[in-house]
Amino acid sequence: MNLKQLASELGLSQTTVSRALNGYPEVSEATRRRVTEAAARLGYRPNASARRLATGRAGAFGWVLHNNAYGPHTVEFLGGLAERLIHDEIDILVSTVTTEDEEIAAYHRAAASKRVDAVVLASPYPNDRRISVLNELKLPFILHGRSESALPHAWLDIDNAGATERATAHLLDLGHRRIALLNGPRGMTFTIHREAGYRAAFAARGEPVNPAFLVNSVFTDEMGFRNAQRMLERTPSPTAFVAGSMMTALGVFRAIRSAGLVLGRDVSMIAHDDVFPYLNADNMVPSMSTTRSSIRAAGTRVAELLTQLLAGKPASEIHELWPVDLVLRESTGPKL
Amino acid sequence: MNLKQLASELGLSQTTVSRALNGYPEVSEATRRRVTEAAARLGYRPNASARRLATGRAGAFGWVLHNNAYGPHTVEFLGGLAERLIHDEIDILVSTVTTEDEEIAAYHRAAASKRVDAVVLASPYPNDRRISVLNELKLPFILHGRSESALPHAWLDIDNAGATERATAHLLDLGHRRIALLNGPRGMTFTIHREAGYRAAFAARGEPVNPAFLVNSVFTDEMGFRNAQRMLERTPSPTAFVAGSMMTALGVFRAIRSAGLVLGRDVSMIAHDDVFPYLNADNMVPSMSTTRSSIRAAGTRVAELLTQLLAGKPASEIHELWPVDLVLRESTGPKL
DNA sequence: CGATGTATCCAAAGCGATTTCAAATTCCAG
DNA sequence: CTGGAATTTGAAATCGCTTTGGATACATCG
Repeated sequence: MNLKQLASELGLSQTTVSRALNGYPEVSEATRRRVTEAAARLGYRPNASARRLATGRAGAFGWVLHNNAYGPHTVEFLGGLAERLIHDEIDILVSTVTTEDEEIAAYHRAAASKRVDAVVLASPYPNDRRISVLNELKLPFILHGRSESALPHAWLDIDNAGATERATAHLLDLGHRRIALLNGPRGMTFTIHREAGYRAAFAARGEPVNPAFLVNSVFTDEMGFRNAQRMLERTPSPTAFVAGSMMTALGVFRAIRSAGLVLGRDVSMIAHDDVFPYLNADNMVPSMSTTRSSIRAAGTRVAELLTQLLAGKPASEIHELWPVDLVLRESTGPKL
Repeated sequence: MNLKQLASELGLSQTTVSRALNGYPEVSEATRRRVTEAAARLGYRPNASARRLATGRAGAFGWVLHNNAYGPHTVEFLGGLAERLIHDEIDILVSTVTTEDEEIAAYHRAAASKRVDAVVLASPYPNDRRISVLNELKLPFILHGRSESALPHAWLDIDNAGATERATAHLLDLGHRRIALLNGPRGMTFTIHREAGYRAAFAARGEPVNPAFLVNSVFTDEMGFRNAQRMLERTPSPTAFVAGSMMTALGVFRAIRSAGLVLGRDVSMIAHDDVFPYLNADNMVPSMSTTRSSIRAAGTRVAELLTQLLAGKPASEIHELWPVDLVLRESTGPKL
């Protein structure tokens, strides 16, 4: 069932049917009803490729994943994106790459073949090559995270610095001084922001930072375990941890127990919680104090902002910095 | 830069240029070289929508995610899919739904608007409505998992029954009798298969199964913890666990420690390992005995099989059952 | 009553590829 | 040479939609 068939079925022209279905005003309410009713009854849906060709819009957003960055966050964010875009009948199109060069090649392909209208950039660097590439390609995009690029670009980020500062400050106020920061991979903007927040908290209290307590790695259970274990074996060992993600926190948790310590009494921990449905900070034992910000909600909002960008809103006006909640539970306590 | 421009640039017809680029034989090697060189130099890439409209192929596979099923497996599988499909320039198109009705509506949309050439079905039931729907829609598909549907359908599955049977048998051989099975959500085919494998191992040894040791839930850290904790509080309590996933295993691990027990000595555990890059059974302490099967590899293979299906291979000939490795490490030991 | 709007509707021209059907050229045997 | 096959190229139709630029009918107004 295509437009031509539907039109002849109705004894109308393709023009009128198309207009009726797409909500144009120059068609009477009576025929519009007749058309929409027939379309529903006959199960007509416009051919996506044809419509895209005719309109010049791809009706799809792109999303490039790095093979190594496949954490559980990824799919949450993706879920948020998709959830929002389904209303607008916008597809989301994922591809995977292993290197930055491959990623840039993917953008070139996507732009040249007009496969997507826009893309979402994840895990940006302060000085991110991809931004200039996308600018040259005139492929609209939005950052999930931030960059220091001078080129105008839309972004949505959470307040990593503020969150880490508050978490660290809270631990300092509880009397902790040897606070380990299990941070993300070196170079990423959010990693830098988190370290800045951590240092700011110390600086505000005139306390020195011990660089031995700063670690960088991916946010995995395993790295959390290894890093925490290594630090706990050392003397002096940390009395508190600021963990980069709930995955990391699980590893730290095991390391603490392995060392024969009790979380929330001997050692404190605050973890960043991206709000995974399958990993609830409230239900852990002891329940976990967290800095919390839903990554799924961020995905939804990013989709919305990208829609606005395509609607003509200037990129320079699309900047959102989300505050992060600090939720105190049982995993934090005063230094013994 | 579109085909017309490229053709006039070369002083050739669109026909010839199109043929040269698509590898048709009726074009001289000389002009083919000239064309491909010019295309590369000018950065020409065919417009995806136009090509799709002309060929009638969407050049995309669909993949519907349930919002609640967003585990870490999902993204691994997706990664495998995408990794393979990028070679063929096939897009993968994800959408999210919250109910089965929504999922079916999504298939209707996709089929009617010819948005995808085929779809991948995840987490099937023995009697899965989606199979008949897709059959009626004539939308090619492949199952990741199995169903008992009489309709011909392609599938790839791992040997869940065999894996669970071997794991259970091994624990029985070590002297364990009170073996808890932390299984998946009730109703899913793989859940049924796993329970069957578990029961088969007991039956083969003439041992009775205690239904109190069978639990069903999603594979999350949290449910692992809760279920394990509950069972360990009971008398008699299990001396061994067969955990449905590494996420579950992490929770069980915590519950075991919480109970003051030592994994690998007081209690044994074998977990199913989907081979997440960020959760390594080998690096846990104690290292985890697992039944192992890479879900990413499955994704890659599913993509391949789907390509074959579209190339004309009958669905009834596309059946793959992957064996599952049993890897023994430190988390399993003889019953005390 | 003619002129001017104002609703409605339609024919046809795109969008940018692929593909059918022919035409032009080259090659070779007779 | 020449006729016919083999090779190489092109014009034009096609995919299914959107959109431009009229048409047509009817109401309104001076």
